[in-house]
Amino acid sequence: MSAVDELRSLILAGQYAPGDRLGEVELAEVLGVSRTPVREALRRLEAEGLVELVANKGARVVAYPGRDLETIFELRARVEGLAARQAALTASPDDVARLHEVAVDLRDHAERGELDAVYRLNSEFHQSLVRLGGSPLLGQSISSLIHSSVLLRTYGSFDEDAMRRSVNHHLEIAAAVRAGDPEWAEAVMRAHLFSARASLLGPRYQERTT
Amino acid sequence: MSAVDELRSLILAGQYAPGDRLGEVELAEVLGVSRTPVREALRRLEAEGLVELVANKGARVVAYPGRDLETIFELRARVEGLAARQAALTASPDDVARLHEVAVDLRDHAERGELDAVYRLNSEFHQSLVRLGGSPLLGQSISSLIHSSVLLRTYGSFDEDAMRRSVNHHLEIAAAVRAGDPEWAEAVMRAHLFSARASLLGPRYQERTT
DNA sequence: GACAGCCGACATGTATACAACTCCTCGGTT
DNA sequence: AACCGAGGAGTTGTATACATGTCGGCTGTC
Repeated sequence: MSAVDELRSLILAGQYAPGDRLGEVELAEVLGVSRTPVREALRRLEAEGLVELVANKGARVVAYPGRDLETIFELRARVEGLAARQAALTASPDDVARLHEVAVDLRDHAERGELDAVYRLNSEFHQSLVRLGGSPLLGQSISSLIHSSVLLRTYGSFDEDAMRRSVNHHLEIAAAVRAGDPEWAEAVMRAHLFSARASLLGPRYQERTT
Repeated sequence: MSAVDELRSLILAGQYAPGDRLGEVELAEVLGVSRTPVREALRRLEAEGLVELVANKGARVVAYPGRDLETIFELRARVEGLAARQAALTASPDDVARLHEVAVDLRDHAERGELDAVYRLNSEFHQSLVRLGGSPLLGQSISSLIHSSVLLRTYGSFDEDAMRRSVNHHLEIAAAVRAGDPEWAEAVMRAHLFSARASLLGPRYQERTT
């Protein structure tokens, strides 16, 4: 596993909290390599939006202000909405089957409360869908957004209802893609992301209609 | 000027054509620095979507297939549409004045046929607008898209009508932002980008089968 | 006692040397 | 003649050493 992937995993796993300082020598020891690959990793992760670099002062894990949270999900809704649309238009039967499988897996693990697996499968689902969109550029634009969202998981958490909604959204997106219906796929994706945003923002935004 | 900025300028200026190989030692000589900063620059430009890196094989300027051109502008319409919307909601009178000034400058240079200045002011306009959106994340997502579009300028060119349309779009966007009307701002921005796409696809697109 | 300026420790920025890998070439074999 | 493999040139990947800049503490003066 390359240094950049390893460091990204550490950050996304919460090993380093937002705002934490990332010293080059310290990381070099942790990762078991010299400073050179560490520097490369930091530059790339900065471009991905995971860390913040200041000249001659070093790197920190980004700490997005809460205000940006709404923008991030608004962006994801627009960009991943396009990805879902494209996927519905171009996905092969094999792709569809795989997507559905991930969604089912995600449901099963969610029912058993295995949150680690849920996080992993959720990421896999979204990334797969983007890949199906066909454009490598699209995927590049999105991955940083997804990563940012992951960093924000500390802001709030999914309750049982929100989790069930999320699971159903994934299944429905897979269904829409299988049906080859771009409008449906995009609409569900947008609903999925706005629902997630509402949950992360906290109870004051949630409807109490249930 | 740092190595990464300098290299980016060279690529965007067309000094290196899409598909060109970017040797580290060669760039080190051109930029007058050692290989270390060159490597950093390449890693960062890869994340920005300007160059393509293959392990142990080096870097090349990206060469997007023509098929991706439509996706790029569809993405820009969605993402920059959001930026325009946000800008309309939050821009200060000073910001608005500056934006309008850039649009006017752009018009004047366009009338005199000074294409270099037009390119520069066009970039400045779009980047300023994104900054007004307020979210640094938004700007980050967009810049790579804009760069990609610039790389594609070889695919076609603006005729006189398209240029006039583009100029008017910029002025209208500034007006919409000044009016604080998010719907208007986003709508014009979308029109602006789809218009640009149509011009770039142009009649010559059919010859360019990829 | 407080503040300005200096000094030193430590971090990042850069350069250079070496290791590992890829691809092309050349020679031999089938 | 075509193909396979070994060798070498050239590239990227990594490590280490040095240069430069920043921040904190200390000392001297007012």
